[in-house]
Amino acid sequence: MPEALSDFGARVVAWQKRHGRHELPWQNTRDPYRVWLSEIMLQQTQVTTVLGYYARFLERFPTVLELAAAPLDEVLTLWAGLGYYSRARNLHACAQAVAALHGGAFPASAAQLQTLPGIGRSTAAAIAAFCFGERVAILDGNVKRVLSRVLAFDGDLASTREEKRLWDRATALLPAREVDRYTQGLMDLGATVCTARKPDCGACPVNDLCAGQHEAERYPIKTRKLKRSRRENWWLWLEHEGRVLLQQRPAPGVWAGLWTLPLFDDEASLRAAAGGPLEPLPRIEHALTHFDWVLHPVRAVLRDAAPALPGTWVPREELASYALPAPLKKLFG
DNA sequence: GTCCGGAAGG
DNA sequence: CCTTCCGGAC
Repeated sequence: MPEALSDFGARVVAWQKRHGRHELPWQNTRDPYRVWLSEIMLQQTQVTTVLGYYARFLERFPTVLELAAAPLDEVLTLWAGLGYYSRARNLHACAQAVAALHGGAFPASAAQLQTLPGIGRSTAAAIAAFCFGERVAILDGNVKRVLSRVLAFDGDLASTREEKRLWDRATALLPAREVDRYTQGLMDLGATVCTARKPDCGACPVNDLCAGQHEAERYPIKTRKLKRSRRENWWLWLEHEGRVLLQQRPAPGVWAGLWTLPLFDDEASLRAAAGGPLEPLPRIEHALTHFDWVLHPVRAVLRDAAPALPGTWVPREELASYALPAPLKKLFG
């Protein structure tokens, strides 16, 4: 590595000891179950959001064997509101794989961990470094940002080839020892100092050897911009004798496995299915990765017989035990 | 409104 | 190589 960077790992390690985070609930343990659970939750989700979910998961599923034995539906209920529900499906599948293949013990190398559902290269490396001290690099969003700035890495990370090059640089930067603390230090730097906007370069332990510090916000370079579309649907909120009609969403697709109101393409087909006096509710705007979803909830409290629609009539007081997507949780208040 | 973030499947 | 998956912070 370049002479200027020979000190990089030691600096990050020293900084982590004094200024890093040490009291997060998934730290101070080498239990792969706890580390794995936190890493999956922290994919695409911020620490403050994860804290409550993490505590509830551990309380309900203290071990991977208990998670493996639970029905998927219950896992989804506990996950509801976190988003990216394939993570929950993979979490459950991974727990069952660990229970079946390894007797409830996680495999102890990044290469083996990466074969499990929902565990990619970076997550495998994080678990292996934290739990087994393996000398292997992670490259999550925070670390991509830190390293691309330190290196002034000009490759476009939208390209597989350039991303591979950054992986190689990340591996070359690994210190000889204390890779667990180094890994935590990179994560902490990205979360608290080398932030996406307005990085605090003055507080950075490696600012003097950072090639990108004077144009930090130029990095990481990623050209691919997603094109967003717009969808519009009508949501039928039917109540009958204190029960609400819910339907389970098919997999794959948006909100796979979660429970929602019957969905219609237009108001006319909703009216045809409902058959009764309808109360239109304020529209809900929900942003997903690749489209903006406009939902029109329409409510009907039925006095006579309920229409024959597919789904499950759920007593209002039991709604909390169903896996509901965030906007529906909000709608039911 | 705009931005952010890993893995799987095609 | 591309697309698919959410919700919250700012």
